[in-house]
Amino acid sequence: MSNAEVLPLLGPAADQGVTPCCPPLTERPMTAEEAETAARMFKALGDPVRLRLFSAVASHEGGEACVCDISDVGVSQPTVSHHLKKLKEAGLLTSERRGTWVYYRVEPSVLAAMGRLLVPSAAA
Amino acid sequence: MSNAEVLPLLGPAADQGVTPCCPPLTERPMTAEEAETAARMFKALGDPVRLRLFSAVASHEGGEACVCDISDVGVSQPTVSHHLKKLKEAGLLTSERRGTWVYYRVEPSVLAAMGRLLVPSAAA
DNA sequence: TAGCTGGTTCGACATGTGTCAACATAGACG
DNA sequence: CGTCTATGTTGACACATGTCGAACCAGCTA
Repeated sequence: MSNAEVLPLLGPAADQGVTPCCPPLTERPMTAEEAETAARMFKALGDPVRLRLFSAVASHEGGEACVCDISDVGVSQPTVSHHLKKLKEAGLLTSERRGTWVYYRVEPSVLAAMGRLLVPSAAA
Repeated sequence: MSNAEVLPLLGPAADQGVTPCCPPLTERPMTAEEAETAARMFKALGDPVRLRLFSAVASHEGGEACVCDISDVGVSQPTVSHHLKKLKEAGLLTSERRGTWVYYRVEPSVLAAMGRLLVPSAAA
């Protein structure tokens, strides 16, 4: 799966990192479509193992980490791979193979978009 | 169920609304316990119906809303009640009966704690 | 070519989750 | 008291999800 196929949570101007998918939760009731889109992000982080994996990547130096650096979360290696794939499908991570190892990297604009959903004062 | 039974996502100083359950996701890898706690929040918002209900309450004037005001989300009434209970168990909402109607209210400090998880720059 | 290591995919299973119809409960109002 | 309306609870069901072992693929090294 290429990384370009999955980036569901940003608006058309996602490249500039300024257009969240939806207004803050407290601004107005979300539409069904907005909720569908945003729920996919929250769902991706709604598992303890995925949250640890994501945090491990996000806090790693350079914002990227090899699978081998973060796979010590108490589940089998196929399960780690499964969860990383889920995070990738949610648009939260991208992956790249460099030689023997595969590196995962956070998608900063998506993270910021999620933050804006929750913290109205952080909006422009 | 009383409201006091469920407030899983804030630290000991939750009353002051200043102690999130966990550091920002990008600061350091989360521990298993932190991830367990935080994942419960994200999971609660990881369903489109719950997200719409939560957004409806959060955006309602006064930060609270009667069930009758927000139950138009395309699912049956028992399902609405079920989802509101989930949001309550996650500590995101509290409820109070006033006469005939039941009012739900957002827990602002929990919302802010979630925001801090995602937006490191918003931390103190 | 063969073998080794890191990572993903497959197949199967148990558990969790969203949903509804039916029933139960809490107040209001007569 | 009885009845009506507004919510919550129960039970059942279909479906999604987390997990693992086994098999598979990609690149390195000999």
